[in-house]
Formats: sequence, structure tokens, C-alpha cells
Amino acid sequence: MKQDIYIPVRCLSLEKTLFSGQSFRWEKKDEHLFFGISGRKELFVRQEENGITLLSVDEEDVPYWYHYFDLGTDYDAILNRFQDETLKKTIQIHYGLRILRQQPYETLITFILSQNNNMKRIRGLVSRLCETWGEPLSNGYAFPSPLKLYQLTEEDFAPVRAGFRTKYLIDATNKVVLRDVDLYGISSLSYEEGKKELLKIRGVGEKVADCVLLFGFYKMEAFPKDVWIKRALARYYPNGLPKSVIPYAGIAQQYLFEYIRSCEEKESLPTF
DNA sequence: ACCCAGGGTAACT
DNA sequence: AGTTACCATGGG
Repeated sequence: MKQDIYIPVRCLSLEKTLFSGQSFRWEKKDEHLFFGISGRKELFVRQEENGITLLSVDEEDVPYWYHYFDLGTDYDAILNRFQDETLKKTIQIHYGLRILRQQPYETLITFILSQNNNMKRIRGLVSRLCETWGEPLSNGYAFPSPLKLYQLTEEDFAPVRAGFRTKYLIDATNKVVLRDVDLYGISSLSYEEGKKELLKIRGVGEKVADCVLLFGFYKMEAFPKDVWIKRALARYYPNGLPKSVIPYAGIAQQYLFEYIRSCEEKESLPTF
């Protein structure tokens, strides 16, 4: 039985959360309506005043999306730890931004594809990967499973047009399927041990590993340093982040990412 | 035509 | 341990 489920929640802006460069599988349908796919599940979701409405959703899928949007976490309590001037300003502007709890393999592959690439093109790569190798759903395509992509060749991925990233994608899938990398075991590992595991994959370095740990495993101390975050650190935190921020550095990172990217004085920023 | 993009690797000092 | 050219591709 499909039905609309309204869930009240504070501090959740779908617009900010879904288009903040952590997921590449969401579309904006109109002012308040969004459509996206996670794994093999599709969702239409509407922004409400004080919450969201899951539209025409199977009752058994509600816990999945509750977990995906991390609705059990009190974001106000976390954001209250951010008391320095810069972070307070980022929260003022980008309040409602959250970290999604995405699927590990999906996150691993999309962030391998993200390297030395821009967000618009990453969306294109991910969508072509799903269209080529993912199962068709009602309104789009599922993210292909590791077994589905296992033993595919570079030519099989040609339609994706991922360039030099294709061989990394292949290596990641091989290692996950053959258990050279125990991807799903990372859930029960510490941040450091999980990172060590991910770094076994070719094409996965510090930054991509941190993205996977943060967006795919919800390790909130992970702090991915892309070119934008490096600019923000150089500019606002030459001496590092405040102590109280460290345990939730990943969330601070996401706010800083949005903030520095929307900064109008781009010309004055170092390029790294 | 040129520069850059939610970087990583290999080959250098 | 810290730099640097190179990697495919396409948008601005």
C-alpha cells in the first residue's frame, strides 16, 4: 500500500541537502518537489514548512528513508557546538543542510568518478553509469550492484565516458566483490581503520576515502579536503578547526563547502 | 584557445 | 617527506 507520509523534522532543507555535492542522483521537479534514487529505491519527496512528505511510498520503505535523511539525529544540538564566527555565519546562510546516509558501494563509485571533475559532469557520469548498467525502475535506473559491474571491461564502460577513472572503478569493484577490501565491514571499524581499508583501492586517496567514510558510512569525524575546503581552511582556519568541532568535522565541512563555494570574492581565493 | 573541476598516481628531488 | 607532470572529458 503506497501512501503519503508526513514527517515533522527540524533543520532539514531538501534543496540544500540534496544539491550540496554529496549525492548526484536527485532532481528538482518544482519549487518544493524532488525526485531521487538511492540503491534500487525511488522517491518523490516534498519540502514542508516543518518537515518533509514522502510521496506515494511503501510503508515498509519508510524506515529506509528515515535513515537516509538521518531524521533521528538532532542537528540543532550538533550545530550548537559550532560557535566560532565563520561557522556561525555558514549556519545562518545554509541552515537545514544535512549529511545523508547513503549506500557504501554507491558512494564509493560516485566519489571515484568525482576526482578531478566538476559536479555537473559527475552527475552525468553517474546517470550514464546507471542508465547503462542499472536495472530500470519506474522513473529511472537503480544504481548497479557490485556483482552487476563485476568482470565488465573498459569497453563495457565506454558509454559512461569516465575517462581515466574507468580503471579505478573496475579495480574498486573487483576488490569489493573478491573481498580484498571488506567494504561492508567498514561499518564496524573505526574511522582510521576504515580509511586504511578504502586506501587499498586504486584511485582512492585521502579525499575520496574521507567522502566515502562521511557520506557512505556516517563517520562524522571524516573531513574531506577538496580544493574548496582547502581554500576555506587557508582563509578562515589557518590554525585548524576549533576543538569542539573536531568530532563533527564532517558536518562543519559540508557547511564550509557550501559557504566558500557561494563566496562572491572567488578571484581573491588561492587556487591550490 | 584556455582554464578548471568535491584528486590520485608515479616519478621525480 | 614534499613537489610535479599527467591523466580524459566537457563546461565556462
